[in-house]
Amino acid sequence: MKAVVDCNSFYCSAERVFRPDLQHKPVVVLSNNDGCIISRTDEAKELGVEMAGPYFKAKPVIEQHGVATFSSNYNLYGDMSWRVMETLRYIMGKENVEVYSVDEAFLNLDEVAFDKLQEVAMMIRKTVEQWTGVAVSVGVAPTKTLSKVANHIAKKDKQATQCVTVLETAEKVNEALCRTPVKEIWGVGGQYAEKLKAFGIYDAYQLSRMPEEWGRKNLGGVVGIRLIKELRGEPSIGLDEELTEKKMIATTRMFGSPVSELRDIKEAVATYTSRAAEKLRRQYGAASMISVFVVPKEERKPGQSFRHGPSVSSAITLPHATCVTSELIKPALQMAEKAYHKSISEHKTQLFKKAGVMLSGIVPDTTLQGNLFIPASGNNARMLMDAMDNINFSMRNDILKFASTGMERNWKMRQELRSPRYTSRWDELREVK
DNA sequence: TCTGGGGTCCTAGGACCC
DNA sequence: TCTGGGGTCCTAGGACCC
Repeated sequence: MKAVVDCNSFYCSAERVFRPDLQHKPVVVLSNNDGCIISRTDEAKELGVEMAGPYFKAKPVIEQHGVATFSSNYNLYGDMSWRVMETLRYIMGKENVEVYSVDEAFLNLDEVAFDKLQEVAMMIRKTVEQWTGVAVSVGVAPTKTLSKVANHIAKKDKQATQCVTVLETAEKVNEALCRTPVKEIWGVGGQYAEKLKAFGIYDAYQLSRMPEEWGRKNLGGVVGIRLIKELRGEPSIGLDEELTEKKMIATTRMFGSPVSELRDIKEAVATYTSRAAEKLRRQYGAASMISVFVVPKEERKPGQSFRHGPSVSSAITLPHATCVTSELIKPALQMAEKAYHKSISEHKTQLFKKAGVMLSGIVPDTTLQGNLFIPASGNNARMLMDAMDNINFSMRNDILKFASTGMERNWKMRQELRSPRYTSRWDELREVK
């Protein structure tokens, strides 16, 4: 059996841990740039605050009801996430835990006796809550996909389920599938849901009865086959416990307000490249491909609904993989210039709302072992990067930075409502009077 | 008139996830 | 006026190889 443990309104819960006064009060957390709502508590939901909706639309309701509102504070959430995952690893043994996302983990429960599943799941829920202050929901079932279904049910009716749902028999599974619309299935998004509707398939049970070959044809090949098998209770997606290195590292941001100058775009791209390179070094990797994109701001015709504009990108493959910021910034700036001009000629607007950098072709960083075939100066650059990372980590982010990342930073994002980084900065600790 | 079979690698794009 | 950021996997098609 498998379980999925999912934090309830994770970002909001993390904020509440340090603001006990907000317990049982409505709370929301905003995306970068304070653009839209990415986490909300049940109380905020009841007020009609839309998940993933734009902040400005919800603002009247938020102000009227005094909803506590935070800009996202990823230092805090990252640290709280680590505490939750460590707790799970302590309970289950780390070989039985797969960290799936910042607020979610899969567990292998094969060692747990059939008649103890409910009890163990409840114990996990209570322990995490007690040790970290974060409330979680637990779904248990024979496969990952079904455990997600179970989790959904647990979350939907917290009173009745106590945030724990176990689907250990075929009857319970089928009953749960009948109650689950296809759109709620893990692996079915908007496109597939539309397609399924056209076939007259509305709930998960119907989908589980379709032939695998049909799944291959209509739901993305082997992905579709796996999905149907998983719904039938045949495990087809394994538990992936080791921390795997990322294959792509991206840093992308909306600008605080639209930008038109190439100089500003280049500053932003240099900054994102530094950030991406830091992430790359943290996993001891080196990248051989770099791609830069810009997103032009587009006129919106009245009545047209919001959509993410088309992006224009340029990519380059480097002669050898590197994690040295300066070696990445140079080609990144060339790509930025290329994308900028390409976008202007294609879209006839010179106003941009977003840019981003993606590093890929990631391999282990060989300079760490002192590579004979790289001139010694290459290793010096690597050591300089280490020194820089250490200083930036222990002092303050960006106390050391490359000149090309700019001083004025006209393009910087808005972030007005961020809470203190309670758990990762000495000067921002919670004070008790 | 008739022109093999089986690979690999790369890229672009589509779908999904949280 | 104002709508995030960072990932994954898969497929198809083209270039190229023997």
